[in-house]
Parts: sequence; structure tokens; C-alpha cells
Amino acid sequence: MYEPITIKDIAKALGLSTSTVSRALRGSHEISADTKKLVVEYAEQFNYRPNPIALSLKERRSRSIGVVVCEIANNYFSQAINGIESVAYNRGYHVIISQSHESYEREIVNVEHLASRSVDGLLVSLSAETDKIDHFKNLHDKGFPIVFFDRITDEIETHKVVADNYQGAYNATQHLIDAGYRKIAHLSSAAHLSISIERMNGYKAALADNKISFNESYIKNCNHGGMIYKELEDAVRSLINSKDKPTAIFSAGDKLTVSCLLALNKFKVKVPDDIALVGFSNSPLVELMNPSLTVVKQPAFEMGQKAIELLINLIESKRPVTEFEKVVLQTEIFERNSSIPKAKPKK
Amino acid sequence: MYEPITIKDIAKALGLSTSTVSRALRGSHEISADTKKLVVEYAEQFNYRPNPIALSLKERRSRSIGVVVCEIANNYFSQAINGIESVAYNRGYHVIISQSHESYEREIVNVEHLASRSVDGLLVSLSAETDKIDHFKNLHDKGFPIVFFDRITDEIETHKVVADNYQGAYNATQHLIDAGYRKIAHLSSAAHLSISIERMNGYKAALADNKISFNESYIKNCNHGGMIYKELEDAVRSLINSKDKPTAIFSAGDKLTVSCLLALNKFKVKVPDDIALVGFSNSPLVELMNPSLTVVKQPAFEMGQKAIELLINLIESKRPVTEFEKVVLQTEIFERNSSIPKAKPKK
DNA sequence: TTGTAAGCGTTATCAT
DNA sequence: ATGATAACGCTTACAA
Repeated sequence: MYEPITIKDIAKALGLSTSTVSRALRGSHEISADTKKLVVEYAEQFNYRPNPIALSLKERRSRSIGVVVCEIANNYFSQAINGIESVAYNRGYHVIISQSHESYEREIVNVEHLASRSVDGLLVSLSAETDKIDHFKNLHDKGFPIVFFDRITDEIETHKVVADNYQGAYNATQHLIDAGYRKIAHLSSAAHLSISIERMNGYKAALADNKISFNESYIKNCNHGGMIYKELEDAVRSLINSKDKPTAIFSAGDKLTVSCLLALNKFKVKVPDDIALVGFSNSPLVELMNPSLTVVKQPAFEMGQKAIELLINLIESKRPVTEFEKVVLQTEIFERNSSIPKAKPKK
Repeated sequence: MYEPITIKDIAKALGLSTSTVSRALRGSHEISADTKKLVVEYAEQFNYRPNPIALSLKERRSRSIGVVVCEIANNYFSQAINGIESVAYNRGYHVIISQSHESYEREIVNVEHLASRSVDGLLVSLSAETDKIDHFKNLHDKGFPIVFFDRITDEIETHKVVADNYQGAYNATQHLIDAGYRKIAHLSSAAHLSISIERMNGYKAALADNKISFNESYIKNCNHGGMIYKELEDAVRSLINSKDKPTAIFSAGDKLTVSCLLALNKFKVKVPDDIALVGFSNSPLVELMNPSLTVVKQPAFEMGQKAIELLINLIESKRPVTEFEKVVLQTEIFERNSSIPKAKPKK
């Protein structure tokens, strides 16, 4: 069995009390240089490490934070997690990641598990299935620190970190309109998610500002994480087979964009010659995949960083916080070298 | 502040002792039905949850295991982690993931951090940079449970879970040879990694079995996670520009295969018409990406499951383990519908 | 059937 | 400068 050395062991070995050892290790001023040296060297030699669990119990905090996301196999989230980690590491926090796989039930279980005192706070991006948020509201009402990012909810008053989805979607749509396209389809994730609503609004606003009427049949929502490729393929098929088929697509998500590209490829529809495409994506691949693909990139890493900073502030603030920040970070649009060709004049 | 309810609170409120409450909550037989009911209902009402940290301290175990991988933004690893999670969840363990980003230093820090008693065991896949493994050896020698998977080391006697990389590579290479290709390049990750060595051996064996001489200049190793696209592009460029250029490529890794496909695409080299490609990949995309791409898929999910099962057995076994398993799971080869065309006759 | 007390590893508050 | 003790939340001998 693995039995690591404790302060007690050191005390016994050196004929000191545990308190003396503890103080020596923490470099207290009230310990003689000799004793300090003795203890520190012994600890060094036997590779003493304070037991973080005992510390957690004493300090009533675990110095770990929980991350609740739908999926880590997603460029946006893995980049956001990298941002989270980078800050956590420096501020002495562990990060515990849990995946909901877009399931409401699973999200609840994860949150319960994490929040029952094994983490000091939660960083949350809602699952696609989640439409009730009592499991967060209850915790938050009891004063448990929660920060939402990306897929947020308006029903809880706390810090939130989001990309400017409205503007990103507006720019993406405007980009297509500028290139002469007017029949622009919109692929998005579950309709009730904050990100979907904001992106839809940006899309609609760009259409409206250009006096293009909104066409309901151009909107395709895909809900489930696991089946996304199949769902997307169906959506794309129905778009390209429709009578008034779109000349361009705006896909509002990482997996959506990649899957759309794949589906189009499968159907032998060339991008951008047959149909133009602008999409949200954080994939390092998608930028390379199609040199004519204009991409809206979310500041995922920075969002993760900002979110955990706010969370740690929340956790470490002595007094209740009254003012909640909603941080909105700008998306970036990468217009590819060869850009999108002008739309062909209508026949 | 968030102050969850404790056994002490319940005891005080109900005029009982903490031990009675504790026993009632755990459904002990030596507690009267009345008391039990009283306690359980009170606990229910106030949403009592045992403090996992206190439990950890008492039981001298955290019921959490640490996962040390290079990168979660990798199809193989995210699938393996899903497998790990699926078992952990059922067996009552938390999973703490840490990424080395292929850095030796970072790996050491992560392991130190995790092992100093915040996890009960470690699931490890070595970073590409790691060539010394003292940080694991020290722990293992002290009896700390460690299971290696995927990128393993021979220097530590413990359970290991790997794919049959040799056979997978052999099959991939043979697949190309069967289609008539004889000039087969091999793209792989850091040369000293166990997976690279095994895959290389499989590749070499297939060549030898078919009386094809080994060509050193056909071997390209890529080391660093972060710069992999650039490295790959350079490797591919040098291959297609070499005087005795290969007619086929066997890429031995997920990112390698995708990046290779992208690089070839960028250089306007058509797969499989200009050059054939067979690659290891667990990407759900790559299968769709190029219908002529034959793919060797690792049983990532199952590997994760098996690895954590072994680890939990190790953790929960009362007596020292003397026999260590090396589990080898078979890879699957997916020959695409349109398959690889026969190589053109040499000019 | 229930209560008391010790212990898990650590630190803070008192002594001495 | 150092030691004894209590406390963090929980479980479990041991008493009652």
C-alpha cells in the first residue's frame, strides 16, 4: 500500500510536536533556524507533500473548480478548457471536467456530484437538452459560485462570459450579402440555446438591414451531439433539394460547419462554386480544409480564461457580490485568401 | 457564503448524536425505524450530502483517479476518456484530467500535483517529449497504483493497455501492398514512443514479408503536438518533392492522418489518384472526408474502459498485485467503399 | 438503541 | 521557541 509521509511522521522521527513541524514547514518566524533547517531537510529527503484533502477539510475549500460542458471532443470547448486550465494552474486550482454529452439528466448528475462540496465553484455551458435550470438555480440561491460561459441562461443572476454571437452572425451573413448572395440558409444548434438565439438574431438583422426577406425554410436546427453528422446531412440534403434552394449557407457552430462541409462534399456540391459557405468554427483544420471558406472564430481560450477569473474572484471574495459582469468578447472573421466569389447573376 | 448542512447540524436540530445520525443515514440495523425515518426525512428536506472531503480524509482515499494525457483535443484521447468516464461513473470514481501538451516538464508537474494524495491512482499515456520516467517510477515503487495506456513504457512493471499497433500497422501497409503499391512512405509521431516503435515494426514487417526494401527517406517523424500541422506539411512537401517519391503513404496517427490529408490537398495532390493513403484515425470526420481513405481505427473507448477497470482493481485490491496484465486490443481496418485503386503500372 | 470518543492530516489558538 | 489542544466532517469501536 501507498502510505505517504505526514507531519506526524516527521514530528515523531525528529522528536518534535506536529505544530512545530507544521510551522517550520510554512517558514514561520517563531521557529529557530536550526529546527527549521532540520525539519525542512527531513521533509525534503522523504519527499513530504501536504495532504490536500486534510487541507481542504480544514480550509473548507477544495481549491478545485468544476467545469460542466457538453463535450470535450469539440474544438471550441477544448480550447476554452485550455484557457481555463492556464489560469487555474497559476492560481492554484485543480480543474475537474465533466461532460453532459448534451443530456439534461447527465448534466444534473454531474452538477450534483461536483457541487456536493468537492469543488469550490462551477463553470457551466449548458447542454443542448437543458431547458430547466433548477439544478443550477438551487445551488446559486444557496450562494454557490457559478459562472456561465458560451451557452448561458438569463434566469440566473451571476457572471457570464459570451462571444458576441449576434455580431459574429451579423458579420458572417453580411459577408455573404456583400459577395452578392441573397438566398442564405442558416444552420444552427438547438433553437432554445442562448447562442442559437443570438446568432439567429444577428442573421435576421443582417437580412433585414439589406432588405432581404426572412425565409423560414432556410433555417435548420440540429439538436443532438451524437447524431450531428447524420442530422446535418439530412438538413443539407433538404436544403439543396428544395425548390427555392439557397445559394449560400451560414453555419453557426464548429461541428456544424465541418459537418456541413462534409455533407456538401458527399453530395458533390462544390464550395464555393455551387454554394457559398461561411461558418463559425474553432477548428484548426477547417481553416485549411477549404481555402475559400470564410470562418468566424470565437475567442475560446480567452473566454475560458475570463470565465475562470470571474469564478475565482467570486470564490475568493469575502463579501457577497452584488454586481455581476456580463463579459462579451468579440469574434474574429477570417476571410480566406481567395475569398468568396461574387454570386452569379440570377438566371 | 455557501455553507452546506452537516451531520452535526442534523444532530443538533433533532437532538441526537452525530453517530446516530450517521448510522441512520447509512441505514444501519441498530437504529430504530422511527429515528431512521426522522433523520432521513430531515436530511432529505435540507438536501444533505455527505462531505466527500471528510470522507476522503477518513477513508484515506479520494475516490478519484487522475488521467494524464498529452491532449484532450484529439479524437483518440477524447474517446478513451469517454470510456474511462463510463466506468468511473459506475464505480463511484471522479476523473481528473490533466494535459501535458506533449511537454515533459508539464507532465511532471501534473503528476506531482495529482499524486500528492488527491487521487487514488493514475491512468497515463506518456507525452511525446517524455524519455525519462522517474516521476512515475518513484510513485510506482512506493506502491502508488498506475496503469499505462496507449503510449506506455517497458520500464515500469504494471498493468498496461494498448492497441495492437504492430498488427494495425502491418495491415495498413499490407493493404497498400495488396493494391499494388511498393513505394510506401511512413508518417509517425516521436520515434521513441512505444506506439511509434510498434507501428514502425509492423510497417517494416509487412515490407519485409513482401520483399520490399526499407527506405529510410520514406520515414517522417513529427514530434510536437502544437506545431503538428506545420511539421506535417513540411514532411509531406519533402516526400512529394523527393526524386524517388512514394506512391503511397501510411500515416500512423489521428492528427497525422488528418493533417496529411490537408497537406496533400493544399499541394493539389489528389488522394488516391496521385498518391494513396492509409492512416490510423479515430476521427468521425476522416471517414467521411475522403471516401477513398482506408482507415485503421483504434478501440479507444474500450481501451479507456479496460484501463480504468485495471486501475480500480489495483486500487481496491487489498494485497499487493504480483501479476500484471498487458491487454492488447485489436484495431479495426475500415476499407472504404471505393477502396484504393490498383497502383498504376510503373512507367 | 443510542451516545462518547478517537482518529484521518492539518493549522490556529492557546498555553508554557 | 515549542508543545498541547481543538477543530474541520465523518465513521466506528466501545460504552451505556
